[in-house]
Amino acid sequence: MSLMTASQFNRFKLLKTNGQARRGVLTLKHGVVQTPIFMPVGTVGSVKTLTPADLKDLDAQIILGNTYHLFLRPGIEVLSHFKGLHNFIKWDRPILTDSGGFQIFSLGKLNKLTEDGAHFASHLDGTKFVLTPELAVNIQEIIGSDIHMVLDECTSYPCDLATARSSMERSMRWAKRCRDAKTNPDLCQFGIVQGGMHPELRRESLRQLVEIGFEGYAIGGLSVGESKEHMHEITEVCCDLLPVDQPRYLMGVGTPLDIVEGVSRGIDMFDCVMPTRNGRNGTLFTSAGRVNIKNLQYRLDDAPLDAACSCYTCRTFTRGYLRHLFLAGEITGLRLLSLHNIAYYLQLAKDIRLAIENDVFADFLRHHQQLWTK
RNA sequence: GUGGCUGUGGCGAAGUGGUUAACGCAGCGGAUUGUGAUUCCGCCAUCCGUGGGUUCAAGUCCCAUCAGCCACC
Repeated sequence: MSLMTASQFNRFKLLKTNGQARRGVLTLKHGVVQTPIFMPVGTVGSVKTLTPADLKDLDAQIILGNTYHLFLRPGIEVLSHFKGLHNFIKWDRPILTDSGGFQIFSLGKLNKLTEDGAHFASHLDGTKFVLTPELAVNIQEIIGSDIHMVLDECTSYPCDLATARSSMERSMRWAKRCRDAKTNPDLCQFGIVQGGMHPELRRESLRQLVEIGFEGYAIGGLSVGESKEHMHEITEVCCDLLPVDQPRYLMGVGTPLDIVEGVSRGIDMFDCVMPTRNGRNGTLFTSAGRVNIKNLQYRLDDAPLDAACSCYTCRTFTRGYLRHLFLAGEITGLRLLSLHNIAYYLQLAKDIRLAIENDVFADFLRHHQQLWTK
């Protein structure tokens, strides 16, 4: 392993373990993050429908932004003018940005990959541009995210061994280029493990990343259509070899159960659009399981969405009213539901940390396995 | 009372002789995993005001009847 730079020390402190589950603290430029943690997604500089004040009320510690989207709009000039994303959106806690790697996957029809980088046609106006690993790092340093991700290729599923290998190998060459392009020692950079559903490729990818050396490591390319068993298996393969003293981030995952399962295998960080997107589409996560607020059964329901939740939505409104707002297409409905779902996910992370601290994580896991599979 | 127009699912509305009666809204159910998401996918008229008739075949043509609307007495 290469020598660590000074900035790599003491970023992450592992406080305690309970089984494979880890309780830690991650110290970043804009603050401290208690792990395990869930990071709400704010792709274009806003966690949809919520303000920074809302997020602080919910005790959000770190949120996500996306390089691809922010590069297209508002663009580098605006982000530079406002001296970075924190100041622009008035969020003074940590931010993590994704590199645009996922958009290579999700906007597959609009791009072409070469060794140089990803050639995109903007989904907004068709403008063509090339996102190279160096540009991805450059943009993210202008954004000023506390943690930025290397540019990678998120391989689709299923993916045969040869394709997964060449894709992974290119992602590793890009990871090295990203590391070389990094200039700001105050900002963390995470490498991303790829290799599809092939354990040997995952191990190889991981060895190469650790050789390069990053402030943290992410597992990419999961939750792309594979079975839960596959996802868990690959997570375990990666966690087996990831440095114990550095943070581990499972990208894009997932459902509440996915998160608890991930923690049980040694993951520290998660992000997912699920609470916000599903909130806007009427599916809520509660301590009693999923609730589809559109359902007729809630029409005359006097109860709060989740009696065990202390968020503003649950403290104040009935299911009947929330259903009405949703069906009426009221903006306030989308907001109240998003607010609750984020509250649920953040409380879940808090409960996970507590369970680890109290050495009862196995029971906690069992409870959630029953809750979400009933 | 006379003349005209209209009668298709909760609503709006295609269809003017020939497959299982478009479509939109509303309703109901499901999906959603590094956000191209006020998105996506299902289901929802044994039946075309009613009764007869013509025809191999009628929501579509004919007759009668009922209802609504408009105009005129």
